[in-house]
Amino acid sequence: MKKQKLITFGEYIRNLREEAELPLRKVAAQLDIDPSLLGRIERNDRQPTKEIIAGIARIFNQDFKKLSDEYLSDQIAYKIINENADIEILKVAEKKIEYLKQKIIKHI
Amino acid sequence: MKKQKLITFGEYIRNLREEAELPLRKVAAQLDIDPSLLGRIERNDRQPTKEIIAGIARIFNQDFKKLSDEYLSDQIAYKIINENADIEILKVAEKKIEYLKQKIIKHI
DNA sequence: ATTTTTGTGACATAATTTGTCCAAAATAAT
DNA sequence: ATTATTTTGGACAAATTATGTCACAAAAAT
Repeated sequence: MKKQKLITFGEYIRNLREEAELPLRKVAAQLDIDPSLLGRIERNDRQPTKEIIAGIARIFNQDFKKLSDEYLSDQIAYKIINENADIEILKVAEKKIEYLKQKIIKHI
Repeated sequence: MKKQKLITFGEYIRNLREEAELPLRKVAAQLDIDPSLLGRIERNDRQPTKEIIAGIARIFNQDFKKLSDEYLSDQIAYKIINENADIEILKVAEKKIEYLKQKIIKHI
C-alpha cells in the first residue's frame, strides 16, 4: 500500500494545481468560477461544491469519489477540532452509522 | 465497562424525559422553549443549541460533556450517511485531526 | 368523551455561507 | 529595478440553510 502524505483537502488540490504548473486563473476559468474563490478553497476557507470537486477531479485526472472522501474527512476533522471534542467520538459515530443504516433499511 | 445502548441523540434525551415521566410541556418550560421545538429535537429534526444541551444535562443530572459528545457523534454519523460515504473516512479523519492539531500548535 | 400530550405543515426571521469585486501584497519575469 | 502576473484578503450583496413558533391535527391517557 502506498504511503499517503497527510494533508488537508485544500493543500491536496493546491498540490495538484502546482504540479501541473497552472495558475489559479486558468483552473478557475475551466471551473467557471472566480480565481479568488478557488484560492479560498485551496486555503480551506470556502467549501467546494460537488460540481467544483467534480471539475477538479476531471481537470487533474483524479477519481471523483476519492477526492470527495478527501474533502469529507476534512470536514469531520475540522468539526471535531472546533468543538474540541475527544477523538473517541469517532468510534461512537462509527457504531451509530451501523445502527442508523439498519434502521433506515427497516423503514423501507 | 457498561454496555451502552446505541441510539441517536434524540432518542437518548427522550428516554431521559420519559424515565422522569415528564411531558414535553414541562421540560420545555424549564428550558424556556416551545414544547414543539423540544419534540423536534427529540425526533432529530432540529438541532439543540449548546444552551439547550446544557439545560437538559442540568435537568436530568447528566454530564454536559458526555451529552455534547453524544450529539456530536450523531452529527458525524448523519453526515456520512447523507453523503453515503465509506466508513473508512473516519480513519482518515482521525489521522487528519492529529495532523491538524500539530499544525495548530506550531502556529502559536 | 374529555383532557393532555405529541406530531407536523407552514412560515417569518435569523444566521450562515457563498461567490464576486477590488485592491493590496507577494512572487516571477524581463 | 521595473513591470507583469499571481495570490491573498476585506467587504459585501445575494443565496442558502436553519431556527423557533404558531396553529391545529393526531394520538394517548384519564
